[in-house]
Amino acid sequence: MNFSVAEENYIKAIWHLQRYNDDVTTNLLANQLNTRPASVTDMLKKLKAKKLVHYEKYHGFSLTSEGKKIALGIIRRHRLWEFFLAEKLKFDWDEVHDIAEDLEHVSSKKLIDKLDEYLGFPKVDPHGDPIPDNQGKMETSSAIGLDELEINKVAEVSGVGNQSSELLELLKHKNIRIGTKLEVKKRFEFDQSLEIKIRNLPAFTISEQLAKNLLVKYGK
Amino acid sequence: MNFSVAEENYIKAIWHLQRYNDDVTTNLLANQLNTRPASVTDMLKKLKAKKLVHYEKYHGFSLTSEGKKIALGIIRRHRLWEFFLAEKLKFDWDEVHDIAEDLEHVSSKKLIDKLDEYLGFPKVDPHGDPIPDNQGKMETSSAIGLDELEINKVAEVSGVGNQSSELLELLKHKNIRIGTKLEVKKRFEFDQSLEIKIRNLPAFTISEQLAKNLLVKYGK
DNA sequence: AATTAAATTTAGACAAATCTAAAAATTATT
DNA sequence: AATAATTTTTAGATTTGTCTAAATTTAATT
Repeated sequence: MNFSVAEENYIKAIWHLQRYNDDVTTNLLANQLNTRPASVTDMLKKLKAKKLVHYEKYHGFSLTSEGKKIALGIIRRHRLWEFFLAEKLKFDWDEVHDIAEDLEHVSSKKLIDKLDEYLGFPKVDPHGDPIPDNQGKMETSSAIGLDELEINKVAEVSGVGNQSSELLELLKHKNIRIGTKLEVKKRFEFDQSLEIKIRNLPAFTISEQLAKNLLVKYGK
Repeated sequence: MNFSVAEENYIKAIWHLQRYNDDVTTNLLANQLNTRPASVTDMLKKLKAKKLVHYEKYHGFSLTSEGKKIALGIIRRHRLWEFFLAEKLKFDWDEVHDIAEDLEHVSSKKLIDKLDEYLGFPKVDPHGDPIPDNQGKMETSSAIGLDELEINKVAEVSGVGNQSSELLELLKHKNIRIGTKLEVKKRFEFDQSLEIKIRNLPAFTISEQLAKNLLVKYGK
């Protein structure tokens, strides 16, 4: 089976929303895709007909296992291209997402498997998100939000909560990237802001919101 | 300005047809694109409105200079991706065309310029066709058809007349590729077939049709 | 030059993906 | 539980790109 760009964008968006929301709603999806709820309803009917989503009108929807498989294929293509763009073409990590958004819809399986091999079967993309292998399997991350990190324990940034240009711009400005080692020195109860320290640089403060969007792993 | 995949395919097809045909006709273009003449007429109106083609109904059409510029951008993307696929991902030269056909529609200029740089600013694609630079300029080939080559002069294969899988399959079978050095030993007047010789391999015969689709350059 | 043949264009329809506005169903609130 | 507010769906249009069948124009032939 082959899918249109529009269908793939819906499948991918549902997959992403399912990860952080108990139930994905029509409005939420419309908002995510910058479209209208009516358009979402229309597309849900098409995706249901193709057995990619479970859908009962007025009662929500979710990806079928087939839908998830398709989603993982799209995610795989997206993240491999992101890796390629950053690693080989030397794009900054805040530039790769938008371009990969287009490249991900080129769906030759042979192309993607050869690209994967060429890149050395990378496990994570430039934002620290895991890349599914050609069977659709991927590393389950042991990362936690920086807001949950214990005081004075060194951890390594392994991912970001989302790849909005706003977040990436902020991280670039603060010189934080994947692999950066840091520790939390103090938590301010007033606004849950954190004082953090990176190696021998002076300590500085980050907001609760930023902390929640920084994924870290202990030690190693 | 941004163009749809359909528009880009029309522009590219017109550009290609213009190279070998004095005037490109509606039927010819329809045939090339596997579509109906009526669809061609419809699209010509749109392309005219965007000033990409000169078009007067019933009196033919051709690309404007703006149209040619767009075409060269598409050709550039196509050929750079072909080079990437063959050189980096180790695709056979008869596999790269179809995949590049999809990749060429991803139109980030920065992506293409960085890809170009990464590849070392290649001058020709795996079929020997010249790659336009980021100004739209490209090598004009001094290649001639093998059917025009003098007897007993060594020449090097520099390109093919088209990239149909049929032609490429035949060349693969005969072990002829870009860079192959060969000479014509004899021309048979009966059917214009040629006896050719590649280095120390035994001589063999090729049809006139094949000879015309093999582009060669002298010596070097 | 008149007729026939071929090429091209128009008219009208269709599928995909979207939209707005209105209707229906669900959920929340008094 | 009835009403209000919110969410979701339907109905009907719109745009893009395509199609078939008929009409028109140009080119070829007698």
